[in-house]
Amino acid sequence: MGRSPCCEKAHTNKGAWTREEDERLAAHVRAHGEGCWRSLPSAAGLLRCGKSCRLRWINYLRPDLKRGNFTRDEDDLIVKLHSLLGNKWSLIAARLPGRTDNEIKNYWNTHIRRKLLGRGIDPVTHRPVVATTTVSFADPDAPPKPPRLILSSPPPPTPLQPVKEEESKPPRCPDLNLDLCISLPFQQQEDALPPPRAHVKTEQGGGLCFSSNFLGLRAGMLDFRSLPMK
DNA sequence: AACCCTCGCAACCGCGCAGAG
DNA sequence: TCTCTGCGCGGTTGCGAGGGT
Repeated sequence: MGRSPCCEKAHTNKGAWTREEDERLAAHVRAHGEGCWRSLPSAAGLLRCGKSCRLRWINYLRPDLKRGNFTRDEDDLIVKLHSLLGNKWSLIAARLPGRTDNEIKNYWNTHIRRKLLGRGIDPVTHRPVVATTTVSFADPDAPPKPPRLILSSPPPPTPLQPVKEEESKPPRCPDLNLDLCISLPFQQQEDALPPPRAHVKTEQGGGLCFSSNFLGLRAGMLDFRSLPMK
C-alpha cells in the first residue's frame, strides 16, 4: 500500500495557474508568510494541492526572483557548482540569488548541457569525451555503427561522497592527474589569509574542504555549513 | 496555409528526510 | 523506538511557441 495522496485530487485544479489563482496565493503568502502549505489552499480559497501552491510560489511568484536570461557569470558558476555538487539543484540555486532550482535545472538541461557537449565535455562528469568508431570485421557489408562517445577517464565518485582508496590497483589513465588541489596565484595567496574554505560534512562525520576560489567566488561567498545536506 | 518537428519552460509525480507525537 | 505527517528535492511530463518543410 502506498502513502496517502498529499491532497484530495478529485477536488483540486491542475495545469496552468490562472491570474486569479496567482493573486490569491501571493496575497495569502504576503499576509501569512510561507509554510503550512498543506493547509494553505483551503485558507487561501484555492482549489490546488499544497505542493502545487508551494511550487508556484517558489518558482514564479516570489518577489525576489530575478527572471530573464542567465548572465555569462551565472552560466560559469552553474557549471562549476554542478561539477562540484552534481544534480543538487537546490544547493546550486542557493548560490545564485534570485534563481530557483527548477529554473536552473531547466536551464542546465536545455542550454548548458548542449553547450558542454558541443565543446566536447561530458556534462555529467565534466571531463572531455572522445569520439570513436567501432569497426566490425565479421560483416564487411554491414553499415558502420554511429560514432560512440566514451570517457577519456573513469567517472569521478558521486559528488560529496568520500573517495574510496583503490587498493594497489594501477590507475587506468596514468597520464591523468585527478588531484584537484587548486591554489591561488602567489599575489592572491598573500591577500587571502586565512584562505576561504567551504566545509562539507560527510556521512562519516568527517569533512571535505574546497577552496571557494576553485568556484571563482569571492572570499566568504561560499559556506556549505549553512546549506542543508541531504 | 497546413502540417510536423523541436525546443523551452511550467507543472506534476514520487520518493526520501526530518520532526512531532 | 516506531509511526505518521508535511516538506523539499530531483526526475519526468505536458503543452505552447516557433521554425522548417
